[in-house]
Amino acid sequence: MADPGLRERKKQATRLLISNVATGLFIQRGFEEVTVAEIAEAAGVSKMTVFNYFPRKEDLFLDRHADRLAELTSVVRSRPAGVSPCTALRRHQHSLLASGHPLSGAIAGGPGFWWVLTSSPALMARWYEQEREIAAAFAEVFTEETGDAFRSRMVAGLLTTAITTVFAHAMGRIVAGDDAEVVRREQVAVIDQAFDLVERGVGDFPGTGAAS
Amino acid sequence: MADPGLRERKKQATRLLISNVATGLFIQRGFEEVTVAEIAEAAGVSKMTVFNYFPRKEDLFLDRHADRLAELTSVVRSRPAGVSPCTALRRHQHSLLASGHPLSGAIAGGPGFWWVLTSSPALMARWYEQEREIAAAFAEVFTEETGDAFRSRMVAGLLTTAITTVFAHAMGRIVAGDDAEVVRREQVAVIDQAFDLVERGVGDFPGTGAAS
DNA sequence: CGGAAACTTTTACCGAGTCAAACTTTGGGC
DNA sequence: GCCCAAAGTTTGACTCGGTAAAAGTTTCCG
Repeated sequence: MADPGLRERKKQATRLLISNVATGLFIQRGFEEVTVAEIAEAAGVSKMTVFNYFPRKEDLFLDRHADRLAELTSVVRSRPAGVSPCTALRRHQHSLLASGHPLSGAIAGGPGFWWVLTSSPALMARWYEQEREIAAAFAEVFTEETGDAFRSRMVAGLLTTAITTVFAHAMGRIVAGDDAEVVRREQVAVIDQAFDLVERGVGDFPGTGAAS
Repeated sequence: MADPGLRERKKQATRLLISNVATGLFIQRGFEEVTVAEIAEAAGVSKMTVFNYFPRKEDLFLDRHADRLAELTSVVRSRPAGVSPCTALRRHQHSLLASGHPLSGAIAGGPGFWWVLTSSPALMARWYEQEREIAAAFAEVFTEETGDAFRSRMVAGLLTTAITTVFAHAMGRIVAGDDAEVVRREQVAVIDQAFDLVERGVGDFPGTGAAS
């Protein structure tokens, strides 16, 4: 890590180049409308090399997953004593929002990303798969701590639902044209609402009357 | 519907034949190891016809989704007055279990199904997508009832998590070799535990102490 | 009975992804 | 500095899922 070496530096540069070229093309024209061969050519590299760095086409677009997973896992695993995972994650969401992090969902640069993502079934599928990986990581931590595998998986699933629903809500508003600053401000309450539901339960929402 | 007609009968027969042939091959050899061309040949039909009935290869295996979605939607939408969706779904899970329904997860015939499903990323992706469709359907019902889109999506997501986690837990035990009858008996408490978590919240599970 | 409509097949094609073999570049030991 | 081995890249051929269009077949209905 001190001296990466020429070889390693070249690799990272190539990887970054391919990723950037691909993301640019996807945002211009949509995920399905760009072929891997085209990306390879635009990056001045062979198709095989693209698959060398990114095993699936979808990974060209969703390449920040590993970081996100590591960060969320660390938030839960290394939470301060006296803080529940639910609280730790709630605070984490608030701080993502406050710092204007893309994964808060409430940033202006999001529309392109969201549009590309939602208009491709393949990308959506991969996106959901990544959510499952997050839930699985949480469940693993909880199981280590408690030994109760089922309850751990349940709580992990519920917490993951909060995280992803909060994100999707903000993104949805941004894409709908709402002002990013307004969304950001109102998102504070949204986060709390989501984690309150997980922490204290849904009760009898939305009431016990049948629809008709 | 009274008189299906020869044409319609043939169509249904063909559809069923293809589905059965495909499922058989999948369980014998695994999802990825069977090609669509092979299924078509084994069913005495052309590849195009297979895709005519099942738009994606995954639908050959996961072809009960539409029924499941309709059933769950109806459980929520047409719940009796005085019963919350959470309670309605909890009861539904109990009744699936009591009647030995495959979707309770606690049946002996499951291992083949579960093995095929879990050993294919493509199938898993489609499976998760179907869960999302269920959550979306719930959210739509709740939004109609309350007008609160965000809270509806949250609650829908949490309820869906309960359903799927309960199912996965039972299936996991069956595959691990546990006796189906034992699993079925113990699954009653599992269902209640899951829906209790959704209804009353996770609190500070798994405690507020950090791991290390 | 005859034709329109529905269903199936054929043929040709595209794009993702894999494989193996040839080729180029880098790095370490001498 | 030089050379070889290892790592990385390219090439080309291939498989498989999926689509499109056109040309059969079969069923339906007047």
